Amino acid sequence: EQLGVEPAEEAGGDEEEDAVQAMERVEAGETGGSPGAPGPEEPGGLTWLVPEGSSSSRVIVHVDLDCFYAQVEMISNPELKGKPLGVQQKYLVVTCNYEARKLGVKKLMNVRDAKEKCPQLVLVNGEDLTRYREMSYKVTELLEEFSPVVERLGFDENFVDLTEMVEKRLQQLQSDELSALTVSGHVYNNQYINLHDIVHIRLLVGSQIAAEMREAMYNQLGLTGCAGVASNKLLAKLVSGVFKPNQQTVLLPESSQVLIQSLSHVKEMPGIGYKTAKRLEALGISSVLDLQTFSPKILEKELGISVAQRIQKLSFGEDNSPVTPSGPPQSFSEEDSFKKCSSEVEAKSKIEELLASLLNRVCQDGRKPHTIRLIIRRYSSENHCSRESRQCPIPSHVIQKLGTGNCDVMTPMVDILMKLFRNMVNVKMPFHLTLLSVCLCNLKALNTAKKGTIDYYLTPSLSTTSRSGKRSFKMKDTHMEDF
DNA sequence: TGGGGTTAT
DNA sequence: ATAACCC
Repeated sequence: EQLGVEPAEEAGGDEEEDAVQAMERVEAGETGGSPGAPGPEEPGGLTWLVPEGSSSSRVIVHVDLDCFYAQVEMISNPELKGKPLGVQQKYLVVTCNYEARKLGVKKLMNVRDAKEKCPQLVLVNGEDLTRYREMSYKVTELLEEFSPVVERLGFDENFVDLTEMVEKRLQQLQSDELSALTVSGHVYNNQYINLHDIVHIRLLVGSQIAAEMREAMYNQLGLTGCAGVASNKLLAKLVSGVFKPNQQTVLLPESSQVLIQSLSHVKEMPGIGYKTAKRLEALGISSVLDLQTFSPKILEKELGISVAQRIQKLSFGEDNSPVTPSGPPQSFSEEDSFKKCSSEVEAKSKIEELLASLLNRVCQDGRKPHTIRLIIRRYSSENHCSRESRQCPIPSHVIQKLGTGNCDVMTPMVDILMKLFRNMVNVKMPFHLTLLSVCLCNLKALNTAKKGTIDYYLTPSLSTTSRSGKRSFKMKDTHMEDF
C-alpha cells in the first residue's frame, strides 16, 4: 500500500476479491424472508426484517489512523513523503511511517537504535502536540457528522456507534436491493456472509459506512487509517488492526472466538494493562483461554469483583460498555520531561513555560478551568512511573480574568503553582525531578453560577462593560424554584 | 520511554 | 490524591 498515492483505495489485491467472493455467496443464496422471523413485506422498506425492540445487537466501528503523527508531519511538509520518517520526542522515536518500519524502525524505539538500524531515517521533533491535537479533533468532528456518538481514544482512535444509522439505512433499503448488498473491505476469517441473517446485514451496512468515513477522512483531511466493524468496542478495536495500513475489516459474530483466541497473551486484550497482566501471570493465567476457564470466584477474590467480572467477560469477547461521546476535553495539560531539575528557580521557569501554553489553549476553548494541578516525577532508580500531584481550586477572581487579554493572569497562577510545588518538594533539601506537568481541569462553561449566590442573580453585561475594566451586571430572570 | 488523555477508588 | 487504563 502506497500511503496517500492511491486516494482511499483499499490495499492489496485481495480486497477486490473479498467483495467479489461476497457477491458470489450472496447470489448463491435465496432472497426470501428470514427463516427465523418471516413476516409480511412492507412496501418501501425492510422493516419486516427488524422486529422492533428485539435487536439489542449493536454496530460499532473503531477508526484507527495510520502512524498519525508521521502523517501529520508529511502533510505539513510534503517533501518528507516517500522518505523513512520518525517523529522524535526527547530521545525516543515515538512513531514512524511505513517506509521507516520496512527498514526496521519500531514505535518507541531509542533514537540511537533507530539511527543504527536505519541511518537514512529522517527525524522531526514531535514534542509540541498542537498540530496533532488540532488534526485529531478535526477527525473526531468529521466522524461526528456521520453520527454524534463518537468516543475518542487517544489522539488517533475513535469509536462510533453506528447502530441507529444502520437502522435508518435498512429502512430505506428496498427489498430487491438486499440481494445486491455487499461488504466493504475484508471479512474477518474469510467468513461466509448470510444475507438471511439480519446481524450480518447490519454489519455489512456498517462496513459501508466505515468505508465512507475513511473516504471522507482522506478527501477532506488527507488522512488514511484502518477501521474495524463489530458488535462491540472490544471486538471492533481488535478487528480494526487485522489488515494494516489503510484497510478495514468487519467481524461477523460467528468468528469472534477465532479473533480473541488469536491473541497470544491476555496483555494484548484492551482493558488488561501492565499491572493486571502481572497479577494474572502470578495466577498462572497467560492465554485468553486460561482467563476464560479460570474460576470466577478466585479471580474475584484476587482482583476484586469489578475488575474480575469485567476482564473475564472481555476474555469471551463480551463488552457491553457503551460508546460514550467524548465531547470537549475534560482537562488540558502540558508536561516536560528532562534529565534533571534540582532548583526552585529552574522549576519555576519550566512551570511558567507550561502554564503560558496552557493559558493559550484554555483561552481558545472558551470554558474556564476551576482547578489547577501540578504534577512531578522524582528521580528514582526503581519505580519510575510514579508521579505525585497537588491540586487546588483556582480563585474566582483569577478565573474571571482568564481570556481577558491584557490582564496578567500568569503571576497569580504561577504563585499558586509554586505553593503547590513547595507543598510537594522540600526545597530546603536536595531534590531531583525528571518531569513537571501542569493541568487545568474542572472545566465549566461560563458563569455556572449556583443558586443562592449573588452570581446566580447577576449576569455580566457585555454591552455595558466599562473602559475601566469594571463589569456591570443585570438581573437574571428568576424562577419560583429560586425561592 | 513521551506527551498526552480517561475513569475508578 | 493516587492508581489503573488507553493512545
